[in-house]
Amino acid sequence: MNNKQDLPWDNPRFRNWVAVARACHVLERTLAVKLAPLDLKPAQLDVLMNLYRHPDMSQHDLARKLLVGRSNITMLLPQLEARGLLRREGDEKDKRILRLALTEAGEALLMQALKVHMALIEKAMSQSTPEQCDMIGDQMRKIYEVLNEA
Amino acid sequence: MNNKQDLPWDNPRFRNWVAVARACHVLERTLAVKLAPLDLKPAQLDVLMNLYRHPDMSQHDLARKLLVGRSNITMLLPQLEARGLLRREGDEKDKRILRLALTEAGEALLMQALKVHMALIEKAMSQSTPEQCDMIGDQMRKIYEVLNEA
DNA sequence: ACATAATAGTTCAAAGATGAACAATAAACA
DNA sequence: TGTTTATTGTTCATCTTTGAACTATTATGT
Repeated sequence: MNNKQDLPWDNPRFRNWVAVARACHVLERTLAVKLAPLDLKPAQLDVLMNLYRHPDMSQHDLARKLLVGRSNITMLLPQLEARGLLRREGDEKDKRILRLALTEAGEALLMQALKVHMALIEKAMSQSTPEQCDMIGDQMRKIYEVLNEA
Repeated sequence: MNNKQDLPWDNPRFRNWVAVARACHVLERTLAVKLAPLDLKPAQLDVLMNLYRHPDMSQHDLARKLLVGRSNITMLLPQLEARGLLRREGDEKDKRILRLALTEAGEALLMQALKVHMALIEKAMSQSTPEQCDMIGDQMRKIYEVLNEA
């Protein structure tokens, strides 16, 4: 039924993807530890990053960017709003929509957190040449597209 | 304080790592959907895979392999044991240790799940050449080592 | 040998994530 | 216009994950 040959571990794609998943996992875990002094979790940092790059997003759009459900966003935002890191304002044209934006405090905390995040990524990827690094990014963007349309 | 230049998004390593994280996230999500017919979750598949490759592991070692806490393993295993997918037997020399092994049913289910997992990874990485794929794997293994020793 | 450390696994409470069902609003269309 | 369908965000029950405290067992050091 299953020869040794077609066991996944003998397949380069499988073995290499496992390495990708493990690297991701350990980096996320490490990030969580390093962000703890800022009282921020990786998921919260993702929110701040996306709001910084795409101000006035709706919660729905934010959920799609983060690949999580809308209810997750609903649970996540009040904590950040209560800390004064972001604002939620109703859209005037469409009363269903809440538009999100960072406050100054939110931006300030984001900048601190980005230093931590950046340092970690530098450390992790310092062994790749710029060409290797870009190639990895290109392949990963393709994977994202292949899986997201299907 | 923070010029545009040293914003992370202008840094190739940062942008490319974000792509890695997103690809991982979407693949894991897709895997969860495709495994649903087998009544198996990605975390459970990880357990079966590791027990297949490393029979007679302790729970502690399994937790380290999976990068999760020991209590997580304690919560995870009884479900699989009750389904007859694995056995837990006390080590004779060290009475603290429980050694884990797949049953035949566990192996059979694992083989089915691996087909699903394999197909998904093939689909995701089919756009990379073998050389690119190996290079990605090599870099990711380096990242894992760098982050795990520090 | 004996006291102290460390280790394996469990328990439990708290936090996070998920999806289905729901209310309010907007869009489509007859 | 009026009715149906879609969309946005929330609520809630459920499942998962986590870390600290605990028990039992083994290792270490004097």
